[in-house]
Amino acid sequence: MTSPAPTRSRKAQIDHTATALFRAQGFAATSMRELATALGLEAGSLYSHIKSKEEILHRVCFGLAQEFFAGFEQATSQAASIGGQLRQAIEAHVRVLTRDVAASAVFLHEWRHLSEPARSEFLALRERYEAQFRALVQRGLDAGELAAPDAAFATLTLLASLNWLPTWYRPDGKLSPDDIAHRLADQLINGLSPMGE
Amino acid sequence: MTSPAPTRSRKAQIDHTATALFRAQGFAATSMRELATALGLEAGSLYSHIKSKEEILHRVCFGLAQEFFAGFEQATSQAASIGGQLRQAIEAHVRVLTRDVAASAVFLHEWRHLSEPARSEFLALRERYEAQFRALVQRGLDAGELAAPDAAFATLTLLASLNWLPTWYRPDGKLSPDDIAHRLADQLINGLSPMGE
DNA sequence: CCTACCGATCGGTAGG
DNA sequence: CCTACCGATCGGTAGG
Repeated sequence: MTSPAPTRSRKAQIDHTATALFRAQGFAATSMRELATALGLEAGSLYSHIKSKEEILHRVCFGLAQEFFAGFEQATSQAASIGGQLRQAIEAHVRVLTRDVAASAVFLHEWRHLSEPARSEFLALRERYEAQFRALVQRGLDAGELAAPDAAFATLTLLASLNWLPTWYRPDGKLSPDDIAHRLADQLINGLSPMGE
Repeated sequence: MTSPAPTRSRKAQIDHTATALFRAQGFAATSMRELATALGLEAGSLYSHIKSKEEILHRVCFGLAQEFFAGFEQATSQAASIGGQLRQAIEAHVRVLTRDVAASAVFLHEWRHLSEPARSEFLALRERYEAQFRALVQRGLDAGELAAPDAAFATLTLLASLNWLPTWYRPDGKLSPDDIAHRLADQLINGLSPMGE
């Protein structure tokens, strides 16, 4: 009567603890011994649950990529104005970011420690995601619902504001993820100018 | 007849090459042997010019901090409307970022590999810089020249958009640093809404 | 999941 | 600026 469940949960535990360490210290500066100690076991024991250090990073990065795609998909599938869809997409992005800030930070900053071909695959995914956002902004410009000299530039700036969130967001702060999502969408769409709306 | 000049230039060369490597691979994942090879010498030889690996990181991080402060100082010392000062400060920030993108990326992402007390000192400097920006935004809100529910939140978002720049900026792109600075300032202040101006 | 260990590589130093 | 080397630590494995 072997039970596979504890193994799976141990693996999830490893991923979770590793993600926190990768975020705080970076992938390269986090040792497997450190990770093992944080989990209360010896370094060698990790390898009955995982194949390598990079495997953890791979799972975190590609798992989050999937979440971002799912969020965007859902946000833009509902019939709405382009502006409304953009707003939904921004809020979906923020929800994924705030659901697990540590994983998000790793997704955003540690992916370059993936070795090939995973690294290129990851970059292709990220580019595809940005392209979806860009296309949405472009449709907004074409429809006259948005104004900007350049969809690519506008999209980059927009995603930049969102992606800085894991740097300062604290789950116990006074703003809920939805508050943050709404404010970000407001500020990005209306700007800081009092004429903005 | 010893000449001290080559030594100083060698040190600058080391800093420059190290900065590029730190940016591309991260501080922890960059070895001194790699750095030495990139400079055409042996690992041990580096230590006649520098004291440690961290010393390089320290110089880059604190050097850039100084540039940001100088830029802000200059931008806000000229008499102008609050909105004008904010615009100048944004443009100054972008100019520092684009002057050396590699150093900027290291400043933004690798500072956490500083050991104490340098790490805390660095964070204090960064906080002080953000506080200056925040105060400027707050004055804009008070004067009715800007509109936002919260100066802190608005400032964070604003700096986020700017600080993502080293991720995508290429010096050989079609937009000059000043073009980028102007567009960023426009988009951040006026938003993406067609009513924005 | 542990003990014991592997080869490789790390930042840095001594002595020239 | 090089050669030769230090002690420490790395990711990972074998065998139980």
